[in-house]
Formats: sequence, C-alpha cells, structure tokens
Amino acid sequence: MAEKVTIATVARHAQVSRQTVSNVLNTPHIVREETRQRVQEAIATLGYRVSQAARQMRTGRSRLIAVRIEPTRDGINGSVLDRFLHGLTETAEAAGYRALLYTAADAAAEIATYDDLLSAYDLDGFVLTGTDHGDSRTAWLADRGVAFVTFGRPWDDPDAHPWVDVDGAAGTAQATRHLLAAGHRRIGFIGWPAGSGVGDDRRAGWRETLRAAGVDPTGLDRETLDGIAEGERLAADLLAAAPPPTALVCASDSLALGALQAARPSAPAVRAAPDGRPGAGVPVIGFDDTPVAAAVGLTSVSQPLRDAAARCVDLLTAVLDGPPRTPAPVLLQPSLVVRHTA
Amino acid sequence: MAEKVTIATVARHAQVSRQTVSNVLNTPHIVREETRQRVQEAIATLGYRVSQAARQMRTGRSRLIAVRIEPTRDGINGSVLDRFLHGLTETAEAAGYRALLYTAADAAAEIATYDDLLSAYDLDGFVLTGTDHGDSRTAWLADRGVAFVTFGRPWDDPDAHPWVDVDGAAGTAQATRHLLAAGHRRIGFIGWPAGSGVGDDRRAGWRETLRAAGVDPTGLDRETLDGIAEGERLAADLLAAAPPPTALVCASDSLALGALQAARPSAPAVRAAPDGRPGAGVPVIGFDDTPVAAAVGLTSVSQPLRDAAARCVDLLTAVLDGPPRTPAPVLLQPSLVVRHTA
DNA sequence: TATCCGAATTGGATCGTTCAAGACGTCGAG
DNA sequence: CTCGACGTCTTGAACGATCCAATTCGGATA
Repeated sequence: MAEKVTIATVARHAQVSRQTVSNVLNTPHIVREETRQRVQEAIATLGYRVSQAARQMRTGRSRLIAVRIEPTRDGINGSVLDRFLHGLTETAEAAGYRALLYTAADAAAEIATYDDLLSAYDLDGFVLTGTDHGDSRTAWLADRGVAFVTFGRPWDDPDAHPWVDVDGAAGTAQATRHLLAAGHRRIGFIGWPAGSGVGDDRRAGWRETLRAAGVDPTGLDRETLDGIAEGERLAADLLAAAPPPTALVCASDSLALGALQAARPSAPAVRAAPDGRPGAGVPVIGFDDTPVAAAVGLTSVSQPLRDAAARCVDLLTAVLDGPPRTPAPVLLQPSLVVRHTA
Repeated sequence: MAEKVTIATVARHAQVSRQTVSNVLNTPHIVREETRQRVQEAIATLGYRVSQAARQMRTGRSRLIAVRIEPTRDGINGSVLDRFLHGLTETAEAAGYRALLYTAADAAAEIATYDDLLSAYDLDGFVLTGTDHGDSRTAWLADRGVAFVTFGRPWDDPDAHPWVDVDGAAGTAQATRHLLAAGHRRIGFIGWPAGSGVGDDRRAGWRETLRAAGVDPTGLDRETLDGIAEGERLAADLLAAAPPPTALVCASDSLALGALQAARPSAPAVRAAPDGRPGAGVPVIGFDDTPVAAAVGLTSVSQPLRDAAARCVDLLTAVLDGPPRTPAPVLLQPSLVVRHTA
C-alpha cells in the first residue's frame, strides 16, 4: 500500500513549503504563476486530496450540508422530495459541498439533531424543507447564527432568512384559468385545512382567479387532510351540491386522484382518450406532477424541483462563502402539465 | 458566546486527565465505576460532544457512510430508492453513523467519486444499490479493502462480498402461483432483456413456477426496456398471439401499468371494483408495489425496503466494528399485495 | 552603495482527539 | 521483604491541515 499523501509530500515533491501548497489551494492569487503550476502538477501526479478532517479541525468548516429526509407519507407526494434531493446533491457537489441526510420525528427532535450535527460534525449549513407559521426550527438556527436556507417561504416574515419557494398560488391560478378558458365557471377546489402556509397559498390562487373572472367562490371549496380516500369523499360531497361545480382543482395529486374517482365513476380507464383530448366527466387538476399523475394521465401543476434545489444550494453557498448579508429570496414559477383529465 | 467544550474542559471539570475522559467514551470497561460516573456527569452538565473531525483525524474513521442517489428514471420505480434511503438513514443513525449522498453518471464516475470521498472525507463504508454482472465498482472497492454492502446480489459469486437482496424469483413465483390458483394456465410475462441479474431472476421465478405446474412457458414472454409505453406495446403483442395468455406477470409496475391499458382497453377506471373483487379483463400483476400501483389498484409484489435498508446497515457495521470476516448475506422474501387487477 | 518595500516563502504553533508508554498504589506469590 | 502483575489513571506525541509571525529576495529608491 502506498504511503499517505499529505500536504508535506506535495511540498517536498514540488520543492516548496507546506504553506505554499496551502496557498495554492486556498488563495492561489498570492502565489507566483510558475510556482502555482509546479505545485498543481505535483498534486496531480501524487493524487493528493486535502483531508477534510484536518482542514475542518483548523477552520471549523466541514463542507457538509444537512438535509432532512422525510418518510414518504402516502407515497404519492413523497416523490417530490426524491427529485429535490437529487438536484440538491448534484448542485452541492458542483459547489464543493456534500449532502448529509438526517431524519427527525418532530420539530423538537429535529432541533436536537441540529445540535448534534453542529457540534459533532461541524455542519456548515442546513436546507429545511416545508416551513410553516412560527417555525421553531428556523428560530433556533437563526438564534445561533447557523447558515440555512428553506425550501418553502417563511410565512410570517419574508425577510427572516434566505428561502426558495415555488409560487403555489400562481400554480392553482394557472390551473383555474385553464379551466375557465375551457368554458367552466363553477370551478371547485379541494385543499388542506386553513392555517398551513402552503395550503392557504394554493387555495388563494384558485379563489382570486375565480373572483377576478367574476365568479363567487363561496361554497365551492372543501378542506381535508391529504389522501386519496379523502379526495374522493370531498369531491363526491362537492359534486352533490346544487348546483355542482363542473371542474375541480386540487391541492395535491393524492386529492386529485381521489377526486377523479368521484368525478368519473364509470369513465374509461387510465389515460382515457388516446388521442389526447380530455376524457369524459368532470375535469380534475392536481398539484405536484407526481409520477402517479403522469401514469394516470392526470393534468397537474409541476414544480421546478431541480431548479429549486439548485437555487437552495446557491443561496446557502452565498451565505457561507460570501459576505454576511442575507441574499434575496427566490420565488419560482410552476407550470401546468396538461394531460387527459382537464 | 460560551467557550468551546473540549475533552480537556470535561477533564478539568471532572478532575481527571483527558485520556480518562476518552476512555469513558470509547472503552468504559477499563474505567472505575465511580470515576466513570463523575465524568459522565461532567459531560452532561457541560453538554460536551466529541468532535468528529478530531477523532477522524486520529483514527481515520469518520462514522459516515455513503449512498448513491439515482435520478428517478420514469419516476415510478424511483420511489423504491426513496423508501430505501429513509430506512437506511434511520438505521444508520441508530448505529451512530450518518448517511452521505452522492451522485454519479456512470460506473467510472462513481469510482472517481469513491476515491474522492475516501481520501477527502475518510468515508467508512459504502452502500451500493443495483448490482450487475461483473460490476467494476465492487471490484474496485474490494481491491482497496474498503467496507461496503450491496443492495442486490453479486450475480457472479455469491460470496464475493456482503449483500442484502430481495428474492425476486420468489416474488414472481408467488404472483404466478396466485394466478394459477385462480385457474389461469397460460400466464404471460413481460420483463427486461436477458443479461441483467435482476431481470433474469424475476423471469426465472415465473418460468419455473409455470413449468412446475406443467405449463410450457415457451412463447409466453416478451423482453423490453422499462416504461409504460413499452409495457403496453408488448402486452398488446402478447395478447394478439394465438392462443393468447389469459393473465400477465410483469417485471415492474411501469410495465404492468402499460400492460393494464392493453389488457383492458375499455375496463372501468382506476380501482375498478369497489367491492374488492378483480375487475374485468386480463389480470395483471406488477412488481415493486410503488405508490402508483397502490393508487391504481394494481396487484403487485412488494419488497421489504425498510427491512432491507436496516440489514444493509447491520452488515456494514458488522464489517466496520466487528471482526474482519465477511458476514453472511441476507435474502429477504417479498410479498404479494393483492388489489383489483388480479 | 545602502536602505526600504512588498511579494513570496518559511518554520513553528495550533485545532481536539486517540495512541503508546509509563506512573502509582495495591495485592499475592515466592 | 522483594518482586511482578494488575487495575487505574496520567503524560507526551501524533494525526494533517491552517494561521501567524518571521525571513528571504529582487528591485526600486535615496
């Protein structure tokens, strides 16, 4: 087995001191061009890699960022996280960081994990997914001056910390406009109970678009927790009203899938109309463009998750490497993927 | 800001030397009970956490294990990875390890990443997902004596390295028996091209079960890459044969979903028979029990992913912390989740 | 020619932990 | 009584990088 290559090995090989090698790595501009090249060459031939452990011990920086991985709830919306994670890992690698996973049952456990990760692993920053009103996690991190970015707005104060989010209201608005353009007026909405930032946002997009079109949204929406069965139940309830809505917008693909079953009980199967025109029955639009939506032919609002993840890393590295000011938040626009259900 | 708590701080507080504190943490049995308690108390009151960086520098161990996160291909089968990852992170945490993510475009890039992770981060071990014949990655790792476990068998030599896998043949066999029990004889199979370990395994389960039942499988199967469209095409092809199969087993949920469309072009929608009895048309069984299968009511073979991930961590920690012998591999049994399509 | 200046380089100290070696008191065997 | 063994604890050195202060060196200036 070959001997371990340290900064000293490189220095000897390039006939310079350790410090010069360190400078080549960390502050190349202060090293003479010729020397710099000789050192780079030695690094390459020896296959030298800086030891993160040693660097970390001296600098307190680990070049590691943490992301929480959540349990896949009903399995449908879980794929959102998967795509986000992949984008995050990729962008982080390009920026010289690595992504570390952790799990946590609740906010308190998550904070305990922060503490552990910070003191044991010297984590550089965190990417939080899914924020809500009065989030105790962000408060804890901010208190300690830890770098972090959230995927999801801080619903109380938009300037509280750097964040990236997708404009959910714009998504449901787009879905609603699509249905309005098709001639629908009484467009229903199935979403989550008031109080969650994301849920309220998506509902608002539908409500305001309807109002702008001169339609009174009163009585046209329902609230429930997520799930296919719930979606079916509420869609049935909504369609039993007099007069019933002629189309439905849902806050998630799970709800939409349930709604589909209520909206077209005897419609042709999955991907009803091979020619691409909407199938029969009440049109339904979902949210998140999950694989299930694609498989079933459900029209859905798609979030630019790869991009969102990349922007999260951008913001985080800006905080870590750049000047100590909070970078501007990023609000991305979703897009409507039209399939066969609307 | 409070001063940093190091092992020396604890030592002073507990009136012992640094080494004694270290012993309390790493080899408690050689410390006198009374002293041990005093040190533990000091650790608790001071909120001391060992610095992984410092420990790592001395021992060369990082308590980090790496897992590759793949792009979600068609999005349907991607959820498999998601569930696996969550289980892995959880079990790793319990064992005192953390999971680090990485991506790689191909085997060569993946090996380059190993090199980087090993020399820069001192990674303790790797969990590889998806193995194939003559895997260059495992050879590289084994050559260097790096600890690793694969989720997926080494198809060439079952004793090459520790592994965890799910018995795919048993899964398709179970699916086939289910259909045989329902009175079917001519049961078709749609799978991947010969040559991939996983694909051949799943096909074998179907073939042997059919043979054991006295049915000649010749001409009853088709090969293709994964995808809904492909599944539909081949199912149509298979059903056009004379005589056609009366039921289908598929190597993935994607293929099964496509097959469903060919097998029951005008069948009732998603979750056809609310009473739980199979819907009309040719029965179809998928593989992986993805969220899509659950949503659509597709009968599918379910892999115990959580368990598989846990066993991966078990094996890896056994290699890392235990004696230098390769632990016995683990082959888990899948289970058939019967829904409405079979 | 002597002096000064800044760019480039050097050696030593340091981060927090574990390893190797040794000190100390107690005990039982010879 | 001496010796070695044992259990318990302490001390100094080392891991590999960066930071800091000091030094060299070539060229410009007085």
